[in-house]
Amino acid sequence: MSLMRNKDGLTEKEFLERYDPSKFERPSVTVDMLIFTVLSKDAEDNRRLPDKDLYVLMIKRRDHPCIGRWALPGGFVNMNENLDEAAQRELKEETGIENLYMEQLYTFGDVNRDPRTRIISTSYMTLVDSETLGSIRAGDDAADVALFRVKTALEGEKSTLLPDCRIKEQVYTLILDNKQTTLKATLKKTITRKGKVTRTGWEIVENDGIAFDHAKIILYGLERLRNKIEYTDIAFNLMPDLFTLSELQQVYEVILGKELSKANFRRKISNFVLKTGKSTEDKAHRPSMLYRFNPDWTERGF
Amino acid sequence: MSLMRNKDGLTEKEFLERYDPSKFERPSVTVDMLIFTVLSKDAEDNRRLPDKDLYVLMIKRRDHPCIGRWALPGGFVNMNENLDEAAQRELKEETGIENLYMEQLYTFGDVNRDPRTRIISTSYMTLVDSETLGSIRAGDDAADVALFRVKTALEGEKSTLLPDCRIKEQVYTLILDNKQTTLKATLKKTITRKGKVTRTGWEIVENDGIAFDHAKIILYGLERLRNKIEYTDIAFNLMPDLFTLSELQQVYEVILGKELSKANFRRKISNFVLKTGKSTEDKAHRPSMLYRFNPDWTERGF
DNA sequence: GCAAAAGTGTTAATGTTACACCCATGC
DNA sequence: GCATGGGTGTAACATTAACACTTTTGC
Repeated sequence: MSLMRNKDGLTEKEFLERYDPSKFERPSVTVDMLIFTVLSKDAEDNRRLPDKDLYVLMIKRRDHPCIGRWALPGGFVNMNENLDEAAQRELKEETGIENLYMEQLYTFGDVNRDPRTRIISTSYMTLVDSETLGSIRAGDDAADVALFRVKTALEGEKSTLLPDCRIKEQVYTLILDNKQTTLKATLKKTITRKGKVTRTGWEIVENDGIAFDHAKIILYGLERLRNKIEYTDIAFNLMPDLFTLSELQQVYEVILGKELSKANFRRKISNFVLKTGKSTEDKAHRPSMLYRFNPDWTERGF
Repeated sequence: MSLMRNKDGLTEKEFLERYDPSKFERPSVTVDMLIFTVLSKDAEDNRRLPDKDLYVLMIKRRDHPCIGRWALPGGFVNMNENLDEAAQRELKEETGIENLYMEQLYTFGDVNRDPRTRIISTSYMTLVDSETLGSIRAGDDAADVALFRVKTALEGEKSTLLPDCRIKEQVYTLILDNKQTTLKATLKKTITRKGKVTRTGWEIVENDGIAFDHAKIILYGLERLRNKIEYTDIAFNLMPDLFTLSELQQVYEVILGKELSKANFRRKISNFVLKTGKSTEDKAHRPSMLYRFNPDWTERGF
């Protein structure tokens, strides 16, 4: 601790004794968790491979503000825990799961995000395989916690070319649904390039049932997920311990929103997986080999 | 505003009237700015191309805590401004510059980052060309604001293989220096892979003269810069309006810390630049064409 | 045999790397 | 003419994309 005296003649000890944080009116901080998983449609036709969809976990708010709307799980950061710990704690409190892939996404700090007071939210993204999540869902109060299927679409695009400035506006719809409920939002992404400087901003245009600015957080997380799946191994956090390469390909396709060619896909991910001796059985087609994640994959080849 | 009543029988209006944020003891939020630029050594030998180095802007603290040490510019977020605005305001207040490339980096939230109170800091990265920055530096109180040359080195690496867990530890040194001062820090990066889950953490091992955990922020920003320069156009924010391809290559080399082959580099960045009619003069070698950034570059080709 | 999916091989196009070469200037 | 950097072409290699083909199962 410094013994130097500042402009008021105080040492660091004296300075800290007089420091009163409650004198200042300052924003509060929350963490919000984006929990993604992939589920199969259980349409059990033994001939066809069931389709998969991406889901996000949400919680129905029982108190103001945004009472009755669906929000991402999250909560205030305590004084004695760091951000990652707060995220882990909230995740455990709300879903019971631990030791997951968890990544800090972005910190949202707009002024009117919450009517209570000024709230700054650091968002985290988590990917869970449906087996792990499935066992947890049952234990929770199902009325308030639900998985929603995630669908996004680019509705329209507009480019404006000014003499010194290029503007591209994209309108996206986000649809979250399950058997009971459908939530919907429309968002506008604006990319502005002025000289060398490019800026990107998101704005919620329409919102039906999603609390706060959480539609923005979901779209932001999806974008990150789509980027990272191309050059990292994060997709495996959505897989069970044993999986077939077709199931893995389905997960990639559902996230990227496009079909991939089988042979090329297998070459691309070959370094990420290890063959186990096992195969699937009882399907009305050739059995497929079961693979597992290769924790020793090397950078190259992807 | 919702007219639904919550568990206490309150409407949203009633709820908000009774909500008192000062009842809660909560972390405060600051923004910290990482301002990078590239400067040429002014060793004026008309035959040789001057070397370039990467610099970061820092401020000498005049008050507790960390009095006398060098810190990144930054400050508390006000209630009536969002995070990006706070970053822009701080940048303008401390250096006078506006409308720059600015990107949110990461939010640092460890418990003991600041002895005053619990402080969570959202860091922003900014890239400035030396012409723009140069004209500003002169206007400021030079005793307290300075650019430091940035050098990093990987000192050592250790891999541990446990039955269920792989740990890789890397020790980096960070040296910040200019004609007056040298600052130094040693940091350890720990990458842990347990099953499918990979975690990365930074820890400051030694620190000589850098305030708070700012050494960590600088290394984090550098890593991001090195990644993004490979697949985006951010490097051009470090360039003046007109530049030669060799100067551009020097900037890439200084950031990536390795030499690049001239012919291949030029092919790689060809979509990012436009030829102007102009060339350099008075050099003791063939004149070189001056280029400018191409704001209409298309994704492909990089 | 047929439908469905598993699994593999080949070729062309494309991108990357390494290297060699010539050009223009000041001194 | 020489040192220095500017500027370009090419061949070898690696990666990616498109497509065709064979195999194995349940019914």
